[in-house]
Amino acid sequence: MITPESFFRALSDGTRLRCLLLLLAEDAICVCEFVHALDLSQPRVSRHLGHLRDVGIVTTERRGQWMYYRLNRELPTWARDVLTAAFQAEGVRDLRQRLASMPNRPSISCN
Amino acid sequence: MITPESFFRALSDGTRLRCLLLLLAEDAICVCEFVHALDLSQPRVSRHLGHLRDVGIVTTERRGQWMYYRLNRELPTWARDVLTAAFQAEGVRDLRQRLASMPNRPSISCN
DNA sequence: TAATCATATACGGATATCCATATATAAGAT
DNA sequence: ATCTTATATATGGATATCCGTATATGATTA
Repeated sequence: MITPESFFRALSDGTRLRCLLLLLAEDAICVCEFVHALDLSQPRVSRHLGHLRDVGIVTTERRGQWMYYRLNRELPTWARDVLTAAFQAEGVRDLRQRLASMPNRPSISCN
Repeated sequence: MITPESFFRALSDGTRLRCLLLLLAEDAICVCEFVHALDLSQPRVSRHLGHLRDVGIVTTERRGQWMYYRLNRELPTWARDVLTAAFQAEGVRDLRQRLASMPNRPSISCN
């Protein structure tokens, strides 16, 4: 179960926080997209995403060679509200822009 | 300035989180009241409250020998919203009850 | 001034966190 | 099977965090 303490601990790292703010804007994102948008090393992104999955904040879905991450649909309301509130504080627009500007961005079919 | 990252880092500790949830319900609380409500050692509470003050989340006001802590009135909206959302998750009622049940509770005149 | 109550800080040690680098796994593609 | 791309994990070291205990500061009272 996800508690306020474990949830805030997960948000206390800049890398994880930015991943989540991206996921609030985009439905599903794969690791290489995070790497491009955040301009960080692949192991670093992967490790932090794995942490978010272990805590139960995100879920994963493999699509071929790509691993897609999305916000856990069963995230409690209060947790989603916390993210939405944090979203109001940040200039995430440039983040989203860098995600959109990725060349050869893999596409996920939505179903 | 207070950023989402520094804010969430401050909330990532159980002691600090519970202090803040108490402050969301009660206007101003002094250290010995926190100690009673949380049943923790005085240095531990004081250290965490000091941290919250350093980050700018709470402000202090000395009243005689008592040091009162309150939420920073200038806390940005998004931060207050985060706390309010977290408040929805927790059974803070027992916390508040333990605060109310403190014997010889010092009183602060509100002005 | 001395004694007391409330609060803050200093110190050391245990543990946790984070990173870069290297390597392992897993799924295509040739 | 081999090669390439995508992702995950292991290792070791640097740094941060947290705690209990002891002590310092500050206000109040006797």
